[in-house]
Amino acid sequence: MASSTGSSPGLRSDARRNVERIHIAAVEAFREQGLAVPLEEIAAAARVSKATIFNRLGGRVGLIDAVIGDVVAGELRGVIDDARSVAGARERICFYVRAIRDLQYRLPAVNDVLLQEFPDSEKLMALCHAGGAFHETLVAEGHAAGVLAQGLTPDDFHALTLNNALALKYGGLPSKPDYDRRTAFVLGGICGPVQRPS
Amino acid sequence: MASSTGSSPGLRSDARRNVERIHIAAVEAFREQGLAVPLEEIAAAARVSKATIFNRLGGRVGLIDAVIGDVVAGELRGVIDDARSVAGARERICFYVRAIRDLQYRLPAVNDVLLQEFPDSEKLMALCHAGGAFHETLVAEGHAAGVLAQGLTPDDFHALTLNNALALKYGGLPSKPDYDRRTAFVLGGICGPVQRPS
DNA sequence: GATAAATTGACCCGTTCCGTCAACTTATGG
DNA sequence: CCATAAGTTGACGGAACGGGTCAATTTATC
Repeated sequence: MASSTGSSPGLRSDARRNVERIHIAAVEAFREQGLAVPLEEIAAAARVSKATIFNRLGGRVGLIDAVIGDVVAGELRGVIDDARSVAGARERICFYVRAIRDLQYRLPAVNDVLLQEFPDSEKLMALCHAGGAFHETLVAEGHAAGVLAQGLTPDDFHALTLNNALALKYGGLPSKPDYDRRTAFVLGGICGPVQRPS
Repeated sequence: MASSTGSSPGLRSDARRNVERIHIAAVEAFREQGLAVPLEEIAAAARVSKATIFNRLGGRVGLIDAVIGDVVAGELRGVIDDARSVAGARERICFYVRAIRDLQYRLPAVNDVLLQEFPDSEKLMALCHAGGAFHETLVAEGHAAGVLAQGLTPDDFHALTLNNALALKYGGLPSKPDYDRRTAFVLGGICGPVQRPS
């Protein structure tokens, strides 16, 4: 699924080389600046013209579909999988909130996924739905274990993530220490009345 | 300070009438749609051409300065004053957070103020700083009374408000019940968790 | 070196709104 | 009533931003 480059039917050699370059440049640009980065910039980094991105990949949506696996899918699914394996509902929720917020800070592209920019990209939407589904089970487990604030719905939980995505996308980046401190306050608001038993 | 219209030097009668119309239309449009509403729309509502807004008020910034008092200043200062008169640090903070979030929901223009869109408007910036200053004292009082989460800074508190402004501005509006429920979770995260003397 | 594949720069597009100006209209006072 | 200055306005150009396209050119391949 990840690190592709292995898909090139009867393409001419130069075309194959360009597809590869574009792929590499797109992954880097998307990871650093999010999925809305100008195609011109990707093209320049790949030493290729913008038109080639259209010819080979079919514009931004095609490009996103082609590289999203290397941009965010791995990390996002990784966070979810890691969270799944954490024992204890409270610990699992705390771990996940910290991990997803950290990922949102590091990788602007996750926010584009969560916010469903580019709804024409099927893979992006699939990823987004996977996240939503996980949030549902997390909240359900949290309530079953009685560790979540009364009345907190899966949508409330999801909104937490979306609000953070919007803040990071449209506001200025706080320093990491500030951000992490605020993560703790967010957690305190949803994660049951009892504090860490330390 | 509020409901002006009383400022018209040697203007011709039609000009005075237009200033008044523009004023009224701007207050309504700004309150309903925020300070970024197209000037064309205000002009249309005032049955006047866009150019007249430039002639009489000097464009968007002049217009904002002219009407901000009737758009948000009253309500915003009202919330702060009401909060000031609430006894008890915890109660004061809870009151303020609920009130300001309610205002942000009802009046998109407050968010434009808090986010400092239109930094060229002196009055807007003054309002914004007034808010920031109040946040400082609120947090200081909260810590003095030991009712705020450990380590919460004035900036953290302010960021809470800004994040909400961004979410409301760039995200979809949640239903009021959803929004109010989430207000409670936000409060829970900062307002000393159920005062558990540990 | 013929030929089809591929690339590309230059181009136009759409969006959105701001701000301006010459030409026109209207209020005013004598 | 009309001269004149004050006021209004529609039409215009502009900026910012990036998407998407195509005729002309270059390049790989046999």
